Amino acid sequence: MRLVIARCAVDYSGRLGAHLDPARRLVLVKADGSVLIHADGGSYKPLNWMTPPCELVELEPEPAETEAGVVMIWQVSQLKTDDRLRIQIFEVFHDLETELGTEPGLVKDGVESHLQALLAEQVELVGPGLRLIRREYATAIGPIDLLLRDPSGGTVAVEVKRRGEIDGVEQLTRYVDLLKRDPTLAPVRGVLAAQAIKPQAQVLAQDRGLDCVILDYDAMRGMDDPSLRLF
Amino acid sequence: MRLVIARCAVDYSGRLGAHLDPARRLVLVKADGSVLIHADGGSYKPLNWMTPPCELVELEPEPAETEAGVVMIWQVSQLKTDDRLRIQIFEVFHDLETELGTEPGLVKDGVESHLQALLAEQVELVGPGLRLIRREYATAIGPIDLLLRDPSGGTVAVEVKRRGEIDGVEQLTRYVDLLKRDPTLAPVRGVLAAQAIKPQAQVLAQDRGLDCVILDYDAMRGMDDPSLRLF
DNA sequence: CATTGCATGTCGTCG
DNA sequence: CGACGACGTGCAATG
Repeated sequence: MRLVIARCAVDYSGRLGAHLDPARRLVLVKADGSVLIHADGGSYKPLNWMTPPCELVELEPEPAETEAGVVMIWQVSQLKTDDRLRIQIFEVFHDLETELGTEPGLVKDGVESHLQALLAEQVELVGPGLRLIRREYATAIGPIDLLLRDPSGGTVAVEVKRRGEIDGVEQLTRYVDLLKRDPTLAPVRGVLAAQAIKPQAQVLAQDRGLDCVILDYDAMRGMDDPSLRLF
Repeated sequence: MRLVIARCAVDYSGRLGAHLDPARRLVLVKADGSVLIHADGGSYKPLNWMTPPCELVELEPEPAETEAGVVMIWQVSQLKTDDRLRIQIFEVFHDLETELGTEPGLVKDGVESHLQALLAEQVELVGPGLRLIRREYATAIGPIDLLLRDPSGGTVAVEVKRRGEIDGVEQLTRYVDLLKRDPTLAPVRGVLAAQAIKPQAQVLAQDRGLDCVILDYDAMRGMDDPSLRLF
């Protein structure tokens, strides 16, 4: 990893064009040749960047650029697309190269897949008497999170989301419309299960004849592991 | 901006939990107190981070942590949510602080709004004889990019996207369904216009009775500015 | 302030 | 390798 603090100007061309006027910034070059241009603000997204796989070459400035004070040109090219980043460097204030070694990687907990796994073990939260047919039930238009058997003989398709929004209702609608055509499954009900569901999504779901279920992640986790129960 | 290369471990807690085992990484602290943890890989997204507004405080390591080799704790807290980042620092290899000054900002060109503006001037690309009624035609469920008058008396609703995907078809479907209820506009056709349209989106659009138009941004820009024409 | 729709989104997973 | 959905999505424009 190479960290350069420099006064620089940047031009990006690819899916769009973007330009940065000269200013003092951090130019971060990773071991794989990818580049990030960061300013002292914004959030974690750089002003400009190039994702790997890419190649960094140092070019000679054009005479007009030298005239304007450019001492170095870094050109970063994507190897798969024709995206290109051209960095004009006017002055280097710091230049630090260092080895980082292997990254053990990020360990996450609490995402949707966990929520889905918990609900698969606690399908009674969706409704009484339901039994799990399959998780990730495959269809032509994508997998349905949970497919349940209703005691009265019908089927329940469950879409699990951390947050229920309009997209989730659309997704569930497509699934239910498809399943309804299968006589071995009909009648089919659709249920949107989420930790929170936005009012618009609730209204749209109701309009489409879909049910909503609010999930309590902590309670579900507590049920899952009796050693963590408080009572 | 402060750049620290250190062997560190990180724990994030907020919407989810995430953990990084000890390894050598870049810890970037911006002037506003926001923090980015970068490894030598991935793309521009840090392994962990905290977005502003946030506050960084240095804590004393617990005795057990000191025992394990921790020399310093940085705790970064979000001021609005209860998100928290706890960085255990085992060894500092570099520590560089520098002033960057004001950022003139990124200038972009070529996004969807530009595509929409160009198409508004070249509605014949959607179909022969069409005339523009309005850009950003307001409806109760959101603005329609372009509303066109068909010479035969009907209306054409155009959804402009850089890339046409399933979401765009859903959006256009909602708009067309709504417009069809307006007797002054009926009959209504829907058109998805994009630089590229994914096969699934094409299929879904066809199934919904919507048309697709592929846009050539460079050609449209060329038409827009005669000085740039090659012939 | 909440909502909506875009993004050079990025990132995993699965066919 | 392409397609699809999730993301600590972030972010700006808008009502």
